[in-house]
Amino acid sequence: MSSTHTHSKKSQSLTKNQRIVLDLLQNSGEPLKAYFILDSLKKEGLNSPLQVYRALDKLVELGKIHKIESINSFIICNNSNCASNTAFTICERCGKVKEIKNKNLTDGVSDLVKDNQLEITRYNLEFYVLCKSCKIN
Amino acid sequence: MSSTHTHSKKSQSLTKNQRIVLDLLQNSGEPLKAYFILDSLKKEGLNSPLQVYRALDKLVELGKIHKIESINSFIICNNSNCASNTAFTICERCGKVKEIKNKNLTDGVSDLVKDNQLEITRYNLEFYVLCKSCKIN
DNA sequence: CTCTAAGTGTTATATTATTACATACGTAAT
DNA sequence: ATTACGTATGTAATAATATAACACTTAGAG
Repeated sequence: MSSTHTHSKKSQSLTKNQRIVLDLLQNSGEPLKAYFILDSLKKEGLNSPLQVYRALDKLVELGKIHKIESINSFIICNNSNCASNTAFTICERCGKVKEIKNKNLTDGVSDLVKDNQLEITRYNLEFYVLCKSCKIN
Repeated sequence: MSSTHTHSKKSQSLTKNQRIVLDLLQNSGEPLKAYFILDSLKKEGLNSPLQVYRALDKLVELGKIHKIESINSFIICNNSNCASNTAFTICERCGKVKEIKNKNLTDGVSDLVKDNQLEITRYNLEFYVLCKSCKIN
């Protein structure tokens, strides 16, 4: 590798707190709450809510995770770092959350936004559903 | 007025607490926070958070108001009681919130939902924007 | 090396929301 | 009219979520 480019190294490397919070969310795959994260990472050295919230804020800013507002929870981004726009389904019965990757839907929303001349900087879409397993039972 | 129909009277009349909370939101037009509502209605006899939250819950259920999840606030519905589906713009700079009444947009979302076979019971769409006055300044 | 922006650790506190329990009210059936 | 039942009320306590303030440290650019 060339060593001539020194820029943007920082943007690639997370700090320790950011790393362990991200790893936890990655391994979980589910939405987690801040205080659950805190409890889970006590053994890794996290002691205060603020440490968690600071890491979460940064990760949201980087687009590596999303906040699901209606349940005060955070989930790993499975769309390769989409910082600005998010869309989820949330099961009304079991609470299970999925990030919507359906390109038709997100493209469609983008089109609608354009057509209606809404000057959107970002959006958060929360669709409440009855998930497959809950529908059966 | 005829007195022959006794049904569904209850569904039309709100209780006192529900009434005063709804009136406040109606007169304000802006999103208000639960504890602000509590403070504002102390003189009307509201003493505890629970009284406010119970009224708010009921009004949301009736579709008379909406909760804007990302700012923990409640706003009067200006779409004639749409209990299930909501769409807002939120200014990232000044925080101003508007309920989107644009029929094209909401119809479009409905179509997208159908096209993608998402079984949605309701949805909440929060679009972050830079509002006109903030864009100028 | 030094400066600076960003991150850390910690304590305290603010904000948002719910649990639990006893009481009252409204309406429909007896 | 009385009972029964679902809904609402009032109140105190507490849980859950999030931020402020401050002193200190670290990493990277110049």
